[in-house]
Amino acid sequence: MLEHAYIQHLQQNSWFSRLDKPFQEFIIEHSKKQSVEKNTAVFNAQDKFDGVYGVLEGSISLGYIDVNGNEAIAAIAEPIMWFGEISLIDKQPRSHDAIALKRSVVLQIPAEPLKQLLDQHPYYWYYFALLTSQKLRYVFLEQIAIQTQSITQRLAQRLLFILEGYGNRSSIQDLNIHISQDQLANMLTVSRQTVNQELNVFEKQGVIQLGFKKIEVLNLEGLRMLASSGFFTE
Amino acid sequence: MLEHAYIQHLQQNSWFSRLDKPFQEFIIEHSKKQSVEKNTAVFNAQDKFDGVYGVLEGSISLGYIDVNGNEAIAAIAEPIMWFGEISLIDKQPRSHDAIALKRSVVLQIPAEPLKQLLDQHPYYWYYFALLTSQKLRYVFLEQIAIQTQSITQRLAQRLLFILEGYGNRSSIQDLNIHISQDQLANMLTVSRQTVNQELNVFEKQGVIQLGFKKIEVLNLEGLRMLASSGFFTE
DNA sequence: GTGAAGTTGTCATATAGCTGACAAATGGAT
DNA sequence: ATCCATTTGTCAGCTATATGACAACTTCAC
Repeated sequence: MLEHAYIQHLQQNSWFSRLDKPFQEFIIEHSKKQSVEKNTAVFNAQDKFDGVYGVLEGSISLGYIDVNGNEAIAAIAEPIMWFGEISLIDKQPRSHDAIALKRSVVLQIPAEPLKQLLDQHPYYWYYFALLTSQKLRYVFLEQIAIQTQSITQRLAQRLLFILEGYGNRSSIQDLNIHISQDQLANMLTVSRQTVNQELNVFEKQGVIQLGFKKIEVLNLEGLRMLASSGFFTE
Repeated sequence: MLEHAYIQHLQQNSWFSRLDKPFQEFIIEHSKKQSVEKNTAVFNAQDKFDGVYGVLEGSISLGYIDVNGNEAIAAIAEPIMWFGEISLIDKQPRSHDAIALKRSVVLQIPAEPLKQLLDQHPYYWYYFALLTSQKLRYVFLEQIAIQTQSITQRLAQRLLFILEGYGNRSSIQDLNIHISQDQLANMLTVSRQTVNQELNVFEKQGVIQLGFKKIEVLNLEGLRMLASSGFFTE
């Protein structure tokens, strides 16, 4: 059973809030809170399905570290985002690693009771279709952006995505992004140095304020301008 | 009502073949065959949902042409692949354009009867979750490949994906890929010239045979080697 | 059969972004 | 309070890839 503070937090999440009441109650009752230390895995690629996860605190990198130690980050999950549902749906092993970038708290909806629930309420599959389609939309946007947008635009767009929790938050609450420039570079498939250079331009334009593993957005409209046109003018 | 030849073809499709019999029959009975001329749209970004589509013949580009005329192709759908289900699920307008790259035949599962079917059989949402999760898996693979793989590897990998119909075909039937190098370049986010150069290396290695808007794979194992390691040795 | 449009092969040139390197700043651990 | 690991800022040099240009070839429409 989940603490009240977290339950309130969940209600803010656009996916959770849209669920049938009984499904919401199911999650609140059956899911297990789980602390994850920095750099430890919630699950690894090839693991078998053990549940769907939601991020309550911290951040979880969804990606893959290959044999050469190259790290590829497909996305970073932050409160409140859900991950790990693909293996529930297609019954295949995990497609990627989920590794905590810092001390985090995740919510596990365990596999067995969830499967039973879905047997009883087949309609609830709809919600998982919704979750995956939401992710697909973002991925499509990103694929298109890679092909047509400048790094400046993609960086600004990505900062906006992070603020919006990739469509998981009903609104932008916090203008601080806690992420290292290295992680950001990974997500955008560019080098850290390039990201650093771009971020410094943004800072000079007064759109953001850089800190240690932190980016504070000062001018949301300015950031939107950079994302859509690549230029900033007062 | 669909012709027998197409029905047989559909049975080969891994998604369709897994459907409940009644759902299969529903599709066979209610869906409309539709011819699409080259360069005309099945739907455009921002259109409202009018059905889920399957490709029977030809090829449909799923992508986006922005205001500057830059073309971004996220994927190319070929027989038998399904597309357009995202808007069914999240009830939002189309996220991208679907444009025929050549004269094509698509199957439309029209919006209204489909919605009714899903109301009657809510379990069928499972199948749409399956469809989107399958796509997400590929997209994850691709995102990771962009960050860690060389162009050689990504090109080889992409050719394999095309042969497999991105997981939509139960097996590889045809070793011919009908696509221009320009389209291929778009999908990989590299220039046409670069793709051309790489393809010519593949050809010299005897792995493929180049034709006009056509790539014939001569050595599937060789292609797999190139995809996994970037090198080819006898 | 001819012409036009599109595609491929191949240059030469430009450049965006990567790599490696290092000093300075930061924060966490002890 | 100090040390160490991590992160940031910045530079110089390199190289992979883009761009533009053009000739040769293929296909299709008329």
